[in-house]
Amino acid sequence: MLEPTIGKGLRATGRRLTRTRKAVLALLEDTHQPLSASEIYSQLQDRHVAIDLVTVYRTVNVLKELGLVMQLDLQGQSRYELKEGRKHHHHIQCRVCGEIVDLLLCPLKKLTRLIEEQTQFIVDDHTLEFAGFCPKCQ
Amino acid sequence: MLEPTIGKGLRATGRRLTRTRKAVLALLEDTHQPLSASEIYSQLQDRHVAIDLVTVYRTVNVLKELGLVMQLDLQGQSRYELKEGRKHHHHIQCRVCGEIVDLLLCPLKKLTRLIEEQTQFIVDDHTLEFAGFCPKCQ
DNA sequence: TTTTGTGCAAATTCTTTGCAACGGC
DNA sequence: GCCGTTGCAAAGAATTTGCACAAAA
Repeated sequence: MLEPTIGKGLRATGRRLTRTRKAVLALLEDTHQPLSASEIYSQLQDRHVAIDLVTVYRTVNVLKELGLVMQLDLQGQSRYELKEGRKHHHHIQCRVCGEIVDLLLCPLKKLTRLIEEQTQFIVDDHTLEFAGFCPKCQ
Repeated sequence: MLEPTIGKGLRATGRRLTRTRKAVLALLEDTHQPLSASEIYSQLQDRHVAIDLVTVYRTVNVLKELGLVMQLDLQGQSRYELKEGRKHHHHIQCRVCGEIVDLLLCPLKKLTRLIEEQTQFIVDDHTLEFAGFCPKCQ
């Protein structure tokens, strides 16, 4: 149940806790998988929640701004997953069936500092995603 | 000058070395930056090479199949760079000006094996890209 | 009752496809 | 001359925008 906390976060930025935002959050909470906008849309249809695909896009962007949701770009499509205080992590996706498995690791802390020294960039973020063939699809 | 080698590679697969393929290769050879399809298109316009954007897409795909070109997906857009026998590497892109700098490293060999053990996936590929602010844009 | 959020339609961006004409080899 | 390649038009997928109406606070 994220709702109370979220209500606050929304109100603090002059935004509102609406039916559709609740529905998107509840779905992400239940599925615990990174979902694309159209997957969120159709899974909400299945739950008989009337929502427009446009609203899904707008909602995940608001949730991202609030820091509640993480956006990942996998195989040329954006997917969204709940943060829920989860540790920073990465994913592997099956090229055949699309299954996504969490990798509860990130070997890039030291490397990031090294890159900042070498390039004089300030490193803001990184993407690290693996692709391959899951046990079933091999 | 990649042309002779490339001509062979193309012919070996029943393909042809054409004006447009030469032009795309020459551009990638000169710029030495990962370019998007539309950047390739407009930079060829600047060079007074008549080519259709569709042909750019088809060309980079052929070059990718031949193993001459590397495709990277940065910030929701595909970019292409010459391999030219270059070592596997990654990139950092500036969020403001879009500049891309090569990172001549990859810390993921051991990790890949570990992931294969842990997940039973066969790991096929990975993406590792950094984003941040370049010295000029900080 | 004010201001934010939503749905609908339409636009935008990136990429792919179908097909007749063109051009390597 | 054969068959792969190109340009053009059009389709397709993912995402964004404009605007009037609906609904939180």
